[in-house]
Amino acid sequence: MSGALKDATIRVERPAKTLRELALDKVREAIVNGYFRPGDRLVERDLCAQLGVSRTVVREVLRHLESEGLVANLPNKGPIVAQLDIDEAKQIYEIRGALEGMAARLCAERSSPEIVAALEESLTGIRNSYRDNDMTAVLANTTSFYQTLFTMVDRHVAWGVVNLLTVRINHLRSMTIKTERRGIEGPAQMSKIVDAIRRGDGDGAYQAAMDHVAAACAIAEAVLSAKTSAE
Amino acid sequence: MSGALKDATIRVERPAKTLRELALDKVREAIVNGYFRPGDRLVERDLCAQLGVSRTVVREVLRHLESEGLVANLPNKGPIVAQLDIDEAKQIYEIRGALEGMAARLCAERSSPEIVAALEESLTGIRNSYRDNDMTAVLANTTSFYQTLFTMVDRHVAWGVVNLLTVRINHLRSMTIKTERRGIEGPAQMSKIVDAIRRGDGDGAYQAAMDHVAAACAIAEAVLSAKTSAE
DNA sequence: AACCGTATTATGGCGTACCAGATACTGTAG
DNA sequence: CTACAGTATCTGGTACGCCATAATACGGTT
Repeated sequence: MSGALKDATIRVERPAKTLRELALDKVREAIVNGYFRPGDRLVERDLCAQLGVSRTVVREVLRHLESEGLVANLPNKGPIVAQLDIDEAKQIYEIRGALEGMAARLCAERSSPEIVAALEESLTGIRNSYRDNDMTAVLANTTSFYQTLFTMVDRHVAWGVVNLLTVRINHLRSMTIKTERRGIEGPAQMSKIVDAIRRGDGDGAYQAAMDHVAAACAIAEAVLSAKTSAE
Repeated sequence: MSGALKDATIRVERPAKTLRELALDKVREAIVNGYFRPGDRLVERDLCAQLGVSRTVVREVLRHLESEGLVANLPNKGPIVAQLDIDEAKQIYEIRGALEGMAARLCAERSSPEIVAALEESLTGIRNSYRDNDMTAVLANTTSFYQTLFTMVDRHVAWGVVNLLTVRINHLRSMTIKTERRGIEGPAQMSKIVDAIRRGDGDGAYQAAMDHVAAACAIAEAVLSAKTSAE
């Protein structure tokens, strides 16, 4: 059975993650889930101590997050967690609308049962998570819904862009999904996307996707302005 | 005249660029204009010598370029200049289409004479550069045309995304604009965008912008497949 | 001459120590 | 109570060293 087995099948899944990749994930996660708050200073040497790695690694991580837009660098003062202003958030939602609409249209034009099935699986996942009040799972399933939308039509680059932008508004997302009625309206809107895809209606899918992020954006705006006025 | 002059007016334009920002620009430019070719290895210690900076800086630069997609990192082998495959290029053009179409629509909906004037200025710049056969200027003016499109409606985030993606296909751009007839058709298509904006035709502007990048994409595809088959 | 194991080299990954310059803080003298 | 000087803090940047791994060269064995 010399060449019978493809290498890939037996290839041991090697971690191979470098220390800085681990550190990168840690810090990014710490930012998106609020351990570091917007405006917090990220002192290099403190991070070294907290992460248990050297300044070399920390600096590379900070640079990386900077180019992701999660960290801002004040000249001669150093890195802080990026502040999200409301205008920027709206722009990000707008871009997501354009790209997710595009992906939805492409899915509709292909309209394979496979795509529909995958989307519906994520959708029921979302509904169940809402029922169980598991907001982390809601976010994860929502992400996977959109990931399916993009990757099923091989739009990995666009998915990368959306992902990149999404981390910047992650805490907004976690606030919007907790909003009253979002547990019903959100899935309903996404269901419209799937319906349009099922019947091969490109324009409908596009519009439905746009509507969904527009609704999310509106909620986010309300939440954000309420929060800033309260402070 | 103590406080008569606003600080901003006399404030000396300080470079304030850190060494690594300078190095970043240098290396990025070296990649986009072909000094480093796709697939070339970027040996850290060599770059130190060529740039005259320390390894720390070089590494931070490489990380940054990696997250921009200009550099790829092979495990246990190190960074190389990212290869651009044709599918990825098409995806990038597609995204640009979606976003530039969006911006064009927004411009049309606002439709201020100011916007039209600024766009037309870039457009004549492009025509003149084509006439003078100055391809570098063509690229610069094209960039400024689209920059206007985005920044006039305050879509800085989207412009950032487009810019980020554009550097990855920069050498494709410089090939497409040199194509026969592109000197006439390109500006003609862009002129249609401006026309639609002038008459406040959102859909028309969207469509015209999409058409323009679709044309560029088609040329790029032809050029790229011709090049790969020749090798 | 073909083959196989080993030494060397090249290179990235990571850590430490150090210095210069900007900024924020603080305590003291007037 | 204010102004100023001194100090602590922190980033930006440099230099150097160590280790792990991959590739290559080399040298001996069959």
